[in-house]
This record gives sequence, structure tokens and C-alpha cells, in this order.
Amino acid sequence: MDTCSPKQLNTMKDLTLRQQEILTFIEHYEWRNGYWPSIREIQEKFNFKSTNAVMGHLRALERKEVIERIPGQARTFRINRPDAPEMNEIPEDATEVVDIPVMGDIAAGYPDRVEPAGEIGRLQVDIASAGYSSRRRSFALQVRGDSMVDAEIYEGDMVVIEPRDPHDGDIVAALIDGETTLKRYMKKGNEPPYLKAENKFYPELYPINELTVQGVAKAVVRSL
Amino acid sequence: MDTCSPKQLNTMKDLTLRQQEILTFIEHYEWRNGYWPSIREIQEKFNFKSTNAVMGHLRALERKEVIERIPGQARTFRINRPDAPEMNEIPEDATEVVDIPVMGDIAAGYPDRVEPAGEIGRLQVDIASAGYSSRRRSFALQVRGDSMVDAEIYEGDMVVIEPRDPHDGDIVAALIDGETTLKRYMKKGNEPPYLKAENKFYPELYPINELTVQGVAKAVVRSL
DNA sequence: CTTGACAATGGACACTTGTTCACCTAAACA
DNA sequence: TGTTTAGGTGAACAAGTGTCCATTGTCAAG
Repeated sequence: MDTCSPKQLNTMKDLTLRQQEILTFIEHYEWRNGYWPSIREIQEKFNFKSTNAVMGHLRALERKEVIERIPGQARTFRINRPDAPEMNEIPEDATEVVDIPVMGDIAAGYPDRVEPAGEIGRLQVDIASAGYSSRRRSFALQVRGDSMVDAEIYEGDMVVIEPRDPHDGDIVAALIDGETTLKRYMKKGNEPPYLKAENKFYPELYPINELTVQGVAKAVVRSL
Repeated sequence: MDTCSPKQLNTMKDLTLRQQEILTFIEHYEWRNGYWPSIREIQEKFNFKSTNAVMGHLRALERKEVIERIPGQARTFRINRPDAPEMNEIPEDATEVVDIPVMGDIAAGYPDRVEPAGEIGRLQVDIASAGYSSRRRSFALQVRGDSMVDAEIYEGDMVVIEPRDPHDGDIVAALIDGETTLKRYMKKGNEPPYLKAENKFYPELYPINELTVQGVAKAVVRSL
């Protein structure tokens, strides 16, 4: 633990491959399930024959201050993410911000299979303005195409989707022809609902059934 | 200014006062700590003499489908939000999103730990102790004016600012005339840097000094 | 009065889960 | 060559924790 080459510090990123895998699994598990994994669940995931294999890694992660734990208590983790560097004064009209990891791959239907693709980057979103209500299981989609330009949503933007039933006028993520696209959900009175592209050059209407809508767009995020 | 409070979102009508209290505590606890409470922690909070008092309420909440639990497993809850039915299917190209619940009105600073004392506090939550505590020095600004329309940033958008040193071409939050505004930071070669509005009708250049730049815009968020 | 929902007590039991001790292997140093 | 570090096995223990039993009391509705 000495080493002491001047620049060498435990800067959070000198994790072993194995340690990184463990960490990723823990974070991912929590996202999928809403609660943290137990030691033995981690053990099982990595086919360890002993819980102590997990313990070793957790101790390492704790030593490197990547995670925090409450000794003796079940399924209690805390992930330490790096802080932004300190700088100038914070404006008074600033609002608090959410940290959103953008993960590279996700399983088709998020059940089990999530291999450590790791995160592509992190987005930070002001939560109050994003209007989240669902704590987890929201996800982001990257916009392809120009079908929503009239709503000022452009190619490459990230759209935060919250799974829930749409109301008239909502922008929704809809599964059409096996692909997820953004459309505006329209439902007037007792008429059957339909989906509509927000581009005057795409005056298409789409039929809709129960399973088409995957969620409602809550916010647009454009990374700069 | 909507405070992103957890309990307001599920206005459970058929819940007893006591059940509502329990539910609120569970949500609040998870909020503060990043993991769920154990039965006995709930018991202690309400000064029950028996864990079975808690069990009764939890069973009731389950029966009313307000919460879900995994039998026999510790600290595993799932809150059924009224407006969020079970997700249909997650698109394959979805990216993962984790959000942190954030209380609204702590904009002016980063308050120290505010314990809800005996009460089920509704006002302020210690973000720092939340599981995801992260780059909490970042902040968001709401855009006023049209000085950045050419960068497709419109009035009302939220811009996420990360406090750090700018590079050429970055969009920055700058303190000009006592007000924080968005400008593009320009620095070519050895010439002194300057700030520039992204609107062809505002061809202004602003002098810059060390303290002007408060941070770099990382993302634009538009609430839908 | 009876019934049923709601609220709570007290104690006991068994599974879940974190933790630890002893011991092993392989690679990296120095 | 010994020493350290990362990674792992195996078994066992104790605390954390969910669960269930039997009982008591209140209160509103039928």
C-alpha cells in the first residue's frame, strides 16, 4: 500500500478488470431490480464457489473508495462516483442535477443477461425539469431520423422515456415494425388513438395497439 | 417550481393514514440511504414493540398492490407507482438511465444533512448521503433569451453546467454584468479568449477574465 | 350483538446474509 | 529466491432479517 510514486494515486479508475465487472454488475442489478444484490447473488452470477471470493473484491472496492458498505447489513451498498472539480461560485438560480449513466449495451428485455459493456458516458439531467416520477427503469433513446424535427427534436438527441400509459398529445416511444421510434400520441374523444410523426413532410398516421407504446418521452437531452 | 416529492406522486386514496405513513417512510428511507429499510428499522421508526405490526401493514400494502416484495429476501421492496404500469418491453437500442430523486428547493446551496427528526420530513433531503451522490457540484440553468438559438438552445431549456475550465468552442455559463448567461467560448492559438453569442443578430463579443466562466455546458435538457 | 377491518403485542423460529478463518494458486516483483 | 498482491476454495458461525403463531383491543357497519 505504499508504492508512493508521486503521481500514483488511487484515482478510482485503477480497478482490476474483475473488480470493474463486479462493480458493473452491482450497479446494473440495482437498476434492474430496484434493490441491491446480496453477496451470494454476486457469487452466483460469477460462478464463484465461495462467498469469500466476492468478499475479497468488495473489500478491494471499498479500499479504493469506489463503494461504501454498512457492515453487517444486508443489501446495502453505496456507489461513490467521482466529484466534479471544485471551481467558481455557484449561481443562485441553479438547480440540483441528476447523474445519469449512459450504458452501452442493454439486454433485449433487461432480465438477466447484462454483460459488462460499461457505460459510454454520463449525462447529467436536471431532474425537476425533466419531470421524472418513476424512480428507475426509465431509459434513454437516441433519436435517429428527422421525424420529430417539428417538435425540435433532432437526430442524435437523447430522449428520456418513462414507461407509462400515454395521454393525448404526449410524445411516445412506439414499437413500429420491430423498431422503436418517436411519435406523437393522438387520442381525441372516443375515436381510436393513433400515432403521428412530427414532420410536415411525413404526414403518416400509424395504427396503434395495446403493445405499441413503450413509454412517454419526458425530456430531451442533447449532449454538447 | 415543483418539488420532486415521492409521496405526492402516488395519491393513494384507499390507504389508511398509518399505511400511508409507513409507505412514505419506506420511500423516504430509500431516498436518503439508497437502499431499502429492514422490517425492524421500520418497527423502530414507529416505536412498534413487535415486528409483526410492520408485517401487518406491509401485507396490507401488498394486498392493495401499492408495494411488491420478494418473500424471504432482505431489504427488497418495489413501489408500484400508480401512473407507471409494467413496462412492455425495453427496446434493444435503449440506453440505461438511473435517476436520483432530488428535492426541488435547495437551489441556493447544498445544505447539510437535514434529518427529518421525528417527523416524516417532506422538505429537504440530504443529497450527499444518497446512494448516487455524485457530481453534485454540477448545476442546471434555465435559458432566458434567444442568444443561443443558432446552437439550437431555446428559451426555457435547461442547460447542465459542469464547473471546469473551458476549451475552445465550448458553450459556457459566464457571469456578465452580474448575470449568468450562456456564451460560446472562443480561444484561437495565442490570442486572448473571448465570448460570443450564438445568434447572428447578436454579433457581440465579450471580454473575458479569469472569473467570468462558471462552467461548461454539458447538455441541454428540454422538458416535454 | 356480531362481524370484520384495523392496529398492535410478544415470542419464537428458520432462512438469509455478512463475516471470518485456514488454505490454495498464479503472476509480479525485487 | 522469497515476498507481495490479486484471485479463489471450503466450511462454519453469528447476526440480520423475514415470517408465523396466538392474543388483545378498538371501532364502525350490519
